[in-house]
Amino acid sequence: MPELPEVETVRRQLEGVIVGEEVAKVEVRAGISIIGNGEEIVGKRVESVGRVAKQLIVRLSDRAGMVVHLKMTGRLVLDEGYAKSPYTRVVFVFKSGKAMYFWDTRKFGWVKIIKNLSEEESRLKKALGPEPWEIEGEELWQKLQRTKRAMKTVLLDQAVLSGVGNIYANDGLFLAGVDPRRPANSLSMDEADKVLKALQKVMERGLELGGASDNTYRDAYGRMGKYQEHFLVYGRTGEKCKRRGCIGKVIRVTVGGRGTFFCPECQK
DNA sequence: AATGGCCTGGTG
DNA sequence: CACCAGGCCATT
Repeated sequence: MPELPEVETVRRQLEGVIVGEEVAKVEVRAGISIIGNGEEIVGKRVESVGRVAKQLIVRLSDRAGMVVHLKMTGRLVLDEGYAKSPYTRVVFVFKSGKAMYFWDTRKFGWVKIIKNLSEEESRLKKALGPEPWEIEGEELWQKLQRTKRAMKTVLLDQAVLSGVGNIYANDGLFLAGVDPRRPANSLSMDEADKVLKALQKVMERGLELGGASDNTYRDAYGRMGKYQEHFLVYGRTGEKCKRRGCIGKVIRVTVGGRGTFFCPECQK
């Protein structure tokens, strides 16, 4: 699932290829996958590729742009092989002949065409909380004090902290030794700080490994990441706890309607 | 604060 | 054939 490390991986790859390219054609194959009118960006040049939490921000000339959210199964790829896939929803053809494909089996994701990108970007940043590197432990602790929702649910709340998804929330809580079901306001300042540091660590690891391709995630070249080979608890139901000296086994419960994995022996 | 729905492929 | 995957938003 594309969370912050996956989206950042794609951003870096796209940046190196599409900056400077001029949009020649936008072919919409599934209307539901695009918000706004693709025609509006024809003739515009790509100025930069940015990211806000899990969303990609493509800045175009004349203040225009695109915001892309991959949600669960979305991909933004440069590989020509995607031209004939039945799940390719929008095709961007550049003047040079290069193409970029928005691919999404489940059609949860979208590409949004924006007239004034700066305006849209500040709206987005206002709605989203800080990314894990943009906040201190004490500030996170203060936010946690305001709710008794389960810890993992709060980590997934993009208004509290942005960019964290189910995989890194589970693995981060494991690394911090915190039970995902704990009411957020029951954490001590020290625990909140540990959770933050742990999230930063697992997400950095995810980025180093090119993201997690447990399911359908692929990078801009259509390649898999490798973080799934290093999951700490995510998807490891019944397997041995990875903490040294711990004899526990990973169990799966549902928290906030989502699959939640942890070791009941060492996450308290 | 908790729940349902959006979608569709993959699995049991 | 029923059910699961989960980011995000709307509804209750």
